[in-house]
Formats: sequence, structure tokens, C-alpha cells
Amino acid sequence: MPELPEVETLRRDLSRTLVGRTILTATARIPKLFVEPPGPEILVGHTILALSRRAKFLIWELSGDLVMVMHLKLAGQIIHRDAEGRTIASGGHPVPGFTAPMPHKQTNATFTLDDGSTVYMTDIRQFARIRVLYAHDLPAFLRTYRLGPEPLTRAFSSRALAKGLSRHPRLAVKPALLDQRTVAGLGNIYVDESLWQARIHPERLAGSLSEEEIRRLARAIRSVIDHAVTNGVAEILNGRAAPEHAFPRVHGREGARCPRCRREIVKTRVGGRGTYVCGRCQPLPLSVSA
DNA sequence: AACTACTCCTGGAGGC
DNA sequence: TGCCTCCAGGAGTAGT
Repeated sequence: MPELPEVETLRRDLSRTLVGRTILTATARIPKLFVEPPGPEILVGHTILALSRRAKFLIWELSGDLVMVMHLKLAGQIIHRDAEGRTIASGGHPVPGFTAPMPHKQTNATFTLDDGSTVYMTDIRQFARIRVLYAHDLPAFLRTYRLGPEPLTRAFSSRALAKGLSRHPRLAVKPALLDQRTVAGLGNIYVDESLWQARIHPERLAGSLSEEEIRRLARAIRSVIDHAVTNGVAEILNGRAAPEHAFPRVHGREGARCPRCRREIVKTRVGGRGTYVCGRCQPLPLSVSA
């Protein structure tokens, strides 16, 4: 569930509470959490210099030429509690709640810091992964993913999107967008939202989109991601946002009315993923569905 | 090379 | 209540 906006929001919040702190202890409950050596013990004594992000990777930049690269996958969550046990930063998957007692049985890693605070990493599905690298090896590590442009940077444009989609001309546009080489950081929710906003059916073949549609899609991706990052995605997903900011607009809203045309939102399956569309706003021409 | 299907996991929902 | 199946889904990988 954590996609670019969730990870970026988390990065910003943790930047305020973690930078300058030194790690006193680091433990993992599940050995496979740290994909390969070194394990968490190497982090002890290192100071957190900055937090950065690439696609859905959360990157802890540490003293001594180390980086810790986290991927929350579907259900990873991070909670930072101060010495009194108050949550001072949190993000990722909202279940269990950020106020739940920590640690609990799904707390898979724990980091204690020099100010008495503690960072808990939880993951009810155990898919999340952590990798510790030398900082000078990080660029090569990221290069192996051949990640596409970040949607909120100048590198992302309708031209860049067209180029990315041209890699999969015979593939449905939804799985093409989920490929991190096309655009970095999109996941199932934001792809559905972007396609709805651009009025493009997820099963349209990537190669069938007109230039105008690709422009619309690029604008939609940028605005959907920007909106989520700007407005604080966790609160939006918790339903606490104002109605005009209700989000998601289609994903997970089977049976609700399309906010644009009032037609019922239907759930389908595209590329093996649960997919939500408005049948009126996002037409699927017969010529490309055959 | 490119695409599909399966896998990793657990918990929650729904059927009976 | 309880047992069963299905589903959630990022990304790695095995198979076609």
C-alpha cells in the first residue's frame, strides 16, 4: 500500500525527528528482513544524516559511508516514539494504528536512539525488506532497477511518459504504469486514480494512446501525486479530509458514484490487480479490447 | 525480450 | 461460533 506519496510523507516527517540522532541498538526479529549481510548490528554507533527517497525506497543516509535502504512493500509501517512513548513521526501502512502499543508481534525491527526515542518497523505481511549498503554503492544498486522518472520532478513530462509507455506497446496501460521503469513510485491506488482523472481505461493498450491522451495522463499523474503529498495522504486515506478532497476518488469505491459523472464505479481485474473504473468516463473502445 | 503466473505473508471479510 | 476460501498487493522470479 505505501506508494510514492506515503513514502515521501514519511520521509519528510522522519527528517524532522531523526536527523542528527545516533543509533544505539538495532535489532531485527525476522532474519530475512535484512536481505543480505550486513545485518542490523552494523548500524550501531552511526548517526542519521538525512533521509531521502527514490521511487518507493526510503533511504537512511548514515555517517561512516553507510545507507540503509528500506522498502515497505505492501504493509510496512514505521513509528517513531519519543522517550515518553509518544508518537512523533509515523507512516506507511495504517494498520495496525499508529497509536498501537509497540513493540507488538508484528514489530520486525527496532532501533533505539541516543535521545531515548525508538523507531519501530512493523509489517503484518513480512514483505518489507531492508538492505544496508556502502553509500558509494547506492547509485549502482538503484541503477539495477532502471527506475523511471520521479513524477514530481522536471525529468517527468508527457514526452518521458510516452517514451516509457513505448516500451510496452502491446501491454495494457495499467500494468505498464505499475512497471517502475515507466514512472517511479506509482502503485495500484495511484494508477487507478491517475487513469480515472485522465479518463483512460486501464485496459487500453499502452501503444494505443494518442499524444493528447498521454499528455492528459502525465498531467493526471503529476496532479494526483502532488495532491496526495501536499495534503498528507494518511489523513486523506483515514477519511478525515474535507469532502471535496475525498481520496481515493475511485480506488476501493466499488458501487459508489463517479465524482465526475455519477455513474457507478465498477471493480474489475487488470493484470491480476483489483482495478476500479468508471465505465462512462473511461471508455474501452471495442477495437482495442479485442 | 516480453509477458504471465506464481510466490512471498498475514489478517480481515464473507459464506455457510 | 468456527472453519473455509478469497482477497489485499510490490516486486522478484520461474516458466512460456
